[in-house]
Amino acid sequence: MKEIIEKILKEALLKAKNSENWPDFEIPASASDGPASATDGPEIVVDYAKSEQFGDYSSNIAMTLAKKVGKSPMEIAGQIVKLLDCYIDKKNTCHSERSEESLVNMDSNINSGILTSHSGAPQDDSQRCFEKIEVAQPGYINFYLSNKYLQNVVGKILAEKELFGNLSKNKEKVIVEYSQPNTHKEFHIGHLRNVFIGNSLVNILRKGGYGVTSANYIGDTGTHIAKCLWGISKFHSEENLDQINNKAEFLGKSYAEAVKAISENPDFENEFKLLQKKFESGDEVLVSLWEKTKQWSLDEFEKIYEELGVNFDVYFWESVEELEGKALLPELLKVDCIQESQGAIVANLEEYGLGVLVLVRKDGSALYGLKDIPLAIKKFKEYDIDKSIVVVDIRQGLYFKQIFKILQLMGFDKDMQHVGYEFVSLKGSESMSSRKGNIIPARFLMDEIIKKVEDKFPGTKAAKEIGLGALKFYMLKYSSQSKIEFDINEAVKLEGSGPYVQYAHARTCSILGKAKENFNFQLLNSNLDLLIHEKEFSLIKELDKFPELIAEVANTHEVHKFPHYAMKLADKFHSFYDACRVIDEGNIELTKARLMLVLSTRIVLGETLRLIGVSAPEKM
RNA sequence: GCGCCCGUAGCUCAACGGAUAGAGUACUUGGCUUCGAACCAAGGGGUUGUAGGUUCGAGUCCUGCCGGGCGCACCA
Repeated sequence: MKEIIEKILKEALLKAKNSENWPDFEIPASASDGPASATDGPEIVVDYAKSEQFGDYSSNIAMTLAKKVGKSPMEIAGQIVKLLDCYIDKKNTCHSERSEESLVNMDSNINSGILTSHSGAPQDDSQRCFEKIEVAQPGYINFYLSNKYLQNVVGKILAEKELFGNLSKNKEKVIVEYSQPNTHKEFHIGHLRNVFIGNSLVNILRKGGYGVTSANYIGDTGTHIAKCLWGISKFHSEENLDQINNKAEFLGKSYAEAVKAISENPDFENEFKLLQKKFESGDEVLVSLWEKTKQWSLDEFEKIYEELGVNFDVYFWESVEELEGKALLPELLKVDCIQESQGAIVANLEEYGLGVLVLVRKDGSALYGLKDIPLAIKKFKEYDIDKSIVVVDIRQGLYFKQIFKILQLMGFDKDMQHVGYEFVSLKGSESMSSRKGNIIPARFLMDEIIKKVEDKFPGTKAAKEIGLGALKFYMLKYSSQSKIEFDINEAVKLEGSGPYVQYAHARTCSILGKAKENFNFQLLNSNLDLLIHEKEFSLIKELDKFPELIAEVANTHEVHKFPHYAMKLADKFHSFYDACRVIDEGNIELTKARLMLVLSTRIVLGETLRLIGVSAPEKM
């Protein structure tokens, strides 16, 4: 709708320029014309009205043009509005004809939401979708959607079902890399934020028409592994490793133990270095310990992913990229900025204000950057993508700028983006770090929150869905530049967040189930014109915003807008529910129309939750 | 030292340069004989850290200051 309004405003401006003897000026581009062009001129911007008294959409175009046109904003707005008359739905015209368009067939299986549109999407009169278009001080143009348009939204959702909000395909192909856990370290709540954001982004981009490959990049090599192995052989050599209960936790503890010991005692440091050499030269005992423990980590990751409902199309391995990076080294050294310095190989990016990045240590071992370069190239070559997105903590912002710059200097100038987000810290404590061992393991938190749900609502069968839903919601509602000071009591709270939305969804299911029991809705039509209650319109308006939200977030990657939207939508539904009795045996026609609205709410609510990975149980 | 981010209701957070700065939570009050009260309705609560600037218009952009966080050569 925003796009439509932008378009008709643009048309109106063109007309006005010609007919109202405005001075010559450049017609501004509309925001939907794509990313802001080089011309810095004013854009045609349409936004949701701030409050219902200002209609549904509004534009400030008249105010931005006031100077250029040399007239007052109010005057300009008035002239524009005059030209928009053809978009106003004149009531009492062809009413009976149009009401048929909103008739929808309801399938016998109401719960599966199988509905088909009777007469196809109404197109002819659809441009008359405003009840009125008004000018308001100091120069706003306010658009009020017509009842007919809004009622048709319900029909549209029922016709498209879960596909409602899908954007057209044929867009870019993109790889989204996220999670990137290190083996031999514990998967903690900081990692969860990454998984939630990455998974949501994948879902949303897919819904937005992109061809998305989800990728994970496992840190299965590096100093941290040797440290963990040293820790095990130093402090736990007597234990029977196979009998350890929580193997992932054991590895994490051994790692933190080792880091601490090595930093405090130079003898240990030497011991560790000896072990590291032994390990790297292929010592059988150590290598087999490594393989065994690596598998422990991977098993744990898989369990967590499964529980969280995320999966990856492809896995990349740091150990593999390391080899490829080393093979690439001669090529890299041809690039101007890459040179030897103090015995190490570095990329000197000072002239771009990006400092220096060490690629290879002076002992010849590879650092992260040397691995990320071949990985980036591989993604484009082997997966035929147009864009590469990596979801990583914002602290690596400079690092990724450096990597992207190096690639560009190599002549590899592609669309690569780092989606950053602030880190998670513990309330009243320093930032979480596996090295320091001051972490909350993801596993612990997930179990804890599920327990909490079971305590609070004994007998619920959806404790897991509700608990994990609350957790995902809690982490996703923060914008990416907001730090999360993790407070387990806050995360575990069930009020006013994930469960609130899930509850709204469960209510829709409950009503639809009841309706199915008590009525026979087979092959019944319903007349959506009957939806005229203020709360109904309010709910429909919210439903109508869903496709625009998809488009927006697919562009901006601001995933946190989904939890906020979900809250708002659930709020509108609860409010409608309270004010409007749905099942009324004395008024079958209205009941049917409202059931349509409930069903369309269920569809959109379900889709919204699905996109952020929150399950939508039918009963709670 | 250089660079990036943040400072909004008691608390946790929203808000393309737009209208009276909004939600949740907490607090106060009212609402279950009716489709699920894990809910709804109403109320109080703000000099958007601070001082200037830009303009029709600033929480948002620019500058200074105060406060907090992060990153800057061998971690990832």
